[in-house]
Order: sequence, then structure tokens, then C-alpha cells
Amino acid sequence: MRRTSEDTKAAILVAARERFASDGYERATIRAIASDAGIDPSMVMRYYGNKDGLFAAAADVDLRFPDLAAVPREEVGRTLVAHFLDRWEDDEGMMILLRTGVTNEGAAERMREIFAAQLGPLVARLSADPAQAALRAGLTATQVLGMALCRYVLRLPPVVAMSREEIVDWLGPTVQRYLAE
Amino acid sequence: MRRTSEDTKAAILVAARERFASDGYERATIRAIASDAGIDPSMVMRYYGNKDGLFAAAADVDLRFPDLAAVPREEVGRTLVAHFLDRWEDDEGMMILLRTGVTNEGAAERMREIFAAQLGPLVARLSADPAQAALRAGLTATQVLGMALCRYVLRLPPVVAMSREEIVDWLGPTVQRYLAE
DNA sequence: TGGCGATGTCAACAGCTGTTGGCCTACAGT
DNA sequence: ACTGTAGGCCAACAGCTGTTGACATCGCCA
Repeated sequence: MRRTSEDTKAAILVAARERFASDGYERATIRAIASDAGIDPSMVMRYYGNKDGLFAAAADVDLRFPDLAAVPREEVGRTLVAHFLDRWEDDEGMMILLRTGVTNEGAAERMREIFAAQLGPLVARLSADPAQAALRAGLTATQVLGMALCRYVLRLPPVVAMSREEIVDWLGPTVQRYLAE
Repeated sequence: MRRTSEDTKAAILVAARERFASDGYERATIRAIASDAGIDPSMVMRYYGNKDGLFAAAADVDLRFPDLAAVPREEVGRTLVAHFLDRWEDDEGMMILLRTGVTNEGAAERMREIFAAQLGPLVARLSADPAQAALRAGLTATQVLGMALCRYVLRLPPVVAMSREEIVDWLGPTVQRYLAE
């Protein structure tokens, strides 16, 4: 046989991630994804059931936060901002979630889960007052997601023009205050 | 005649703003909008030409920024955050732009124009160094749009739970630093 | 060699979309 | 009373969508 089913599943997933990331949920059509993957649309259904199943597989993201307890306390803000920028630039999953989470309630729920499961505990481990941990994680999310929104999605010119270092210098102190002050 | 054309045009616009705000561009259908307005879909075409024309009419927003030169310099951050929160809660236009700007390039362009035309000059008038004004406006946008995204669109629980005063207290100093320090 | 399961294609379905043109109807002006 | 016109409806179009089931082909195994 020309290809194993695993190869095809993987090719579909790659194409799906690209389409979902650049077009959002509604405009990313199964036909376009199948065409990108070089197969028939019906194969997508065979391997992923339906469009929602394909989306669920494509929108599985891991933020891979480092252990902030291992960095000096006064560096946690800058460290987190730098990590988030890196993560954003080499994982389409972030873009998928943001693009779709804004119009698709299922994706919004997924985003809430990810932040509750990945950012929440990280901040809690760092925080002296556990009652404030959720609030601090939420504040951090507003700044960090706002940067992603303006830079990678809306492409506001002055935000696109900033270098990685400038962003870390400006946002680092903000996140530092939200996290640990 | 039962209604004037102006009445009908206005009714269509109201329905369109609600649908665009809650569903985004793709999922807000002309049929649904017409049904909300209590008329036939073809009337929408008669009065607004096509879907893009209707969207352009619905996405016309005015941020109505106050003159920040009139408030004490150390209060500009808190003032702008408070104003933005108010503006967001009583104008669907903001939600329309955010929901659609994320998947629709035309709406993203509109959003860029609005920030360039409304937030940019405001910050420039405030800034000592004109060369930095665009950067500072961009930074402000990241924080303020990030808050709107997390609170009104993604509805992250800890961000939704915050009171207006808490948000002003936390985001005020951030925006103050971006604007004026 | 024969067959069987895996891999893949084709054509079609039912539903929805934006959009169009023709038709109706009720009122204002004469 | 007659007519013009503005406001509104209806039916249909062409295109796209997710999804389905029947059919084809290839290569392994008995």
C-alpha cells in the first residue's frame, strides 16, 4: 500500500492546523483541508468522524510552561513573557485557539480549560496568597493574550514593529507585578 | 405606508449589530438578521447593497475618548481604563470589531484604522517624545484589548469575577506606565 | 492464485448561503 | 377615481457546505 493510515491521519492534521490557524473554524472547510493533504474529503470523515472531531484533534495545545520556581523571583515576569512569545511563534495551536475561540463557544471553553489547567497551577505555586492566585493568573492572561491578539492576529503596526526584546522589557514588569507583587 | 424606509434601515442595522456582535461575521446570516428585523432578506440587499455593506454600516464605532490633557497626568492610566470599560459595556460595536476582526481581514483593517485614528492621536498629544507615541499606543492597546478579550469574549472566570474598580486598580498603573512613564 | 482487508476515489444527498428579479399592495398626489 | 411609487414579499438561482454510501484499487497472506 502506498501510505499507512497513520501517515494520512498525520497529513490531514497538519493541513487542518494550518487552515484552522489562518482561516478560523467556519472558513476552514473540510474540502480545502483534504485538498491540502492531497486526499479526498471523505478520508477526513473516516479518520476524524466529523469536523468537530478534526478540530478537537487540531486544537490540542500544550503551553509547556517552564517551572517558574526554578528562576529568580524577580525574573518570573520577563521569563514568562519570553516563553509565551517563543511558544506562540512555533506552535500554530495558539493561533487556532485564539482565532476560533472568539466565535466558537466550544473553542472558548477549550481555552478556559487550558488556562485553568496550565497557567493557573503555575501561578498558584508561585503565589503566597492562594486566594489571589486565580485573579493573578487572569490578569496575566489579559496582558499576554492581548499582546498575541494585537501582534499576531490584528497586526497593529506599532506592535508588529516591536522586537522580542522590547516586548520582554515592556511587558515583563507588568506581568511581574500581576504575578508576584 | 406602514413604515418609512429610514425606520426599516434602522431596524435592520439594530438587528445586524446584535447578530454580528454575538455570532461574528460568517455565522451572522442575512436571513437571521432580516428575521430579527421582521422583514424579508431582500430588503437588506435593497438598503445596504450586500453583506459587506451592511457590515461596514454596523461596524462603525466611535471610542469617544475623553481629552486626557484635561485630567491630572498621574491619573491618565486609570481614566483611560475606566473609560474603555464603560465604552465596552454600552456599545456593541466594540464586540463586533473584536469578534469579526479575528477572522475577517476587512474588519481587522477597520480595527487598525480606528486605533490609528482615535487612540494614536490621543497618546501623541500626551507624549513628550513623538517618536515613541505609536509604540505607547500599541502597548496600551495590548493591555486594554486583552482585558476585553478575556472578560467579554473568552469569559475567563477570574477575569469575569473582577469588579470594575478592581480592574481599574490593577490595569490603571500598567496603562499609566505605557502611556506616560 | 485467490481472496481479503486496508486505502482511497467518486458522485450524490440535503441543507444552507448571498443574491436577484418579478410581483404585489397600500398609500399620496392629482 | 386614477395612477405612480415606495415599501415589502415570494420564489428561485447558483454555489458552497458537511456528510454519506457505493465502488475501485493495491498489496499482503493463505
